[in-house]
Amino acid sequence: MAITSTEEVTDVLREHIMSGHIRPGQKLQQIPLSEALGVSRTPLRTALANLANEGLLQYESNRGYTVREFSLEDVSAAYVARSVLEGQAAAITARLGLPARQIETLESWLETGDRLLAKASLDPRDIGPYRDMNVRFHDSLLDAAANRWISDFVRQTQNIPFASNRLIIWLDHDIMVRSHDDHHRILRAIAARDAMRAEAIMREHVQFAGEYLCECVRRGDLPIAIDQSPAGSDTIVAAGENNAMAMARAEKPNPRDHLL
Amino acid sequence: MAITSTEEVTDVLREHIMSGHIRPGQKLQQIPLSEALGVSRTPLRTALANLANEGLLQYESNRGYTVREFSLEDVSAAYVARSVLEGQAAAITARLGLPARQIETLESWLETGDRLLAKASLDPRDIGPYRDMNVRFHDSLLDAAANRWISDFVRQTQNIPFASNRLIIWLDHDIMVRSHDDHHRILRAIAARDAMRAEAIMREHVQFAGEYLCECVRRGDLPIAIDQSPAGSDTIVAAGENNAMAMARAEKPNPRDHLL
DNA sequence: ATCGCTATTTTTGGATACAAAATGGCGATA
DNA sequence: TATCGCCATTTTGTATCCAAAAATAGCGAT
Repeated sequence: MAITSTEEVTDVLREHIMSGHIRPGQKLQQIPLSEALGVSRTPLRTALANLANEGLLQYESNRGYTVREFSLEDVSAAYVARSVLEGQAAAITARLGLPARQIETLESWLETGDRLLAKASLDPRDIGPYRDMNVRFHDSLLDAAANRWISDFVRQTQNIPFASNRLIIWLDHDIMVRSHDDHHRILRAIAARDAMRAEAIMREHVQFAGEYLCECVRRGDLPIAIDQSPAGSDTIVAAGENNAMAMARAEKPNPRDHLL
Repeated sequence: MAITSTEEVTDVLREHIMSGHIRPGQKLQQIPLSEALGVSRTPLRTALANLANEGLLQYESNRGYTVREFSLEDVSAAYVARSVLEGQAAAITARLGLPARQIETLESWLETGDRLLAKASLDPRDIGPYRDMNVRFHDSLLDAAANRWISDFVRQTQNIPFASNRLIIWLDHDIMVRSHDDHHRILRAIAARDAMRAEAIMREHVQFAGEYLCECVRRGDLPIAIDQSPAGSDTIVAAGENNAMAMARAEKPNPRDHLL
């Protein structure tokens, strides 16, 4: 499976941006970057163009690429968009009906979540497994809806550093339990072919997650710093990892990582 | 306003694809294309990468770019996605409230539409003005919702040859009148700050447009041919222009057009 | 006649060289 | 001292060249 340098570089850069290793607002100069990555400017430029199209970089002709800055309003707006999209996906899935086989699989995943949350308090080591379960559950429903556009758009809303679907806010036990209960109810509504109910719960489920995330960031409960620019548009700029959140990117760090 | 060749080529190619001048499924070879466009392969390749990211081209590494084929299901799915997005935009706009000033403007646009539809039958020369009115109306509501993601996603759903927002099905007078009546009701609901109503009407308005479009294509009422592939996935392949529809691309055709 | 292999050609991907635009610094001038 | 404008440098955009992968054509064996 011969992978091209362009694809390689695109993935590496995306990872660095999503993880905050490369900071929002930072200007990406082609020559130093290409040298750091060990490729020529040609594949790098293609990669930069790709990432700009994905919304992670900002491009100005003859002026180069900068890492896009996301305000809390951007994040909030992304969750609003995502909530109606996933809501519609849930509705479609309910309407189409899901084979019993698949409902059982989804139920078994949710039971995994139940077990992780059964303890009296949250165990940091459970973040990863819970996150994986969560991603699989949501992705499965998107797949079941069989609407390429909706899946695509949801993926795009997750192209925000520190706000991807890999982020689970692992702080408040009650909120996690409630959120996971939503999963059960959504699946039950889908099994019952109740499209309106599935849509309503999913919308609330996602929208609340967005509001809660923004709330936590504002209150400083998350290790994400906010730049208080004078203009009043607070932008998320950086994050250190700690127990409270699961940034958990792919397990095998790229050998080129240290170069940047 | 120095425009780069890359941007120029991107726009020209996009126009050719959207208009059907370059056919879906067609392979785009870099050397002949670059010669036809009068540029080197470098800016052409960047343009191709951009268009692939926009969803108009399909890319396979080491195998090049082909014009993406859209099935009727794709078009239908795009309208489903768009309906919830524009529905949510209408809801947000209603909730935020629109200044009286702007409501008057929107009303005046709708009155233009009223006049165009007042005749007993549809005048082909009115397609252009009606289409422009329609685009302005929908875009204004999207802008008013101030959600970059939603606006972006709606724009993406329009990246389909023959299914963009520039397409107005100018066939059935009653359907046009009804559709335009939706506009009035949406605006009234927004003025009344009735988010649920605005959302409901907008969703139905867009979704019906999609169903009607697909219906017309299936019945052969539109000059869009459908490829009956054996696998059963009908794909839209081409269109000639006629009075019944407004493809109406930008008025000034590019001087390079004839080269392709 | 068909299948499968290899040699050749074609086409795409990447590196480098060159052109054009933007940036930064310096000095002249008000 | 602040500002404007010009020139040197840097950086991006484009063209060309080279390498690698894929497609093709031709040959031979079955």
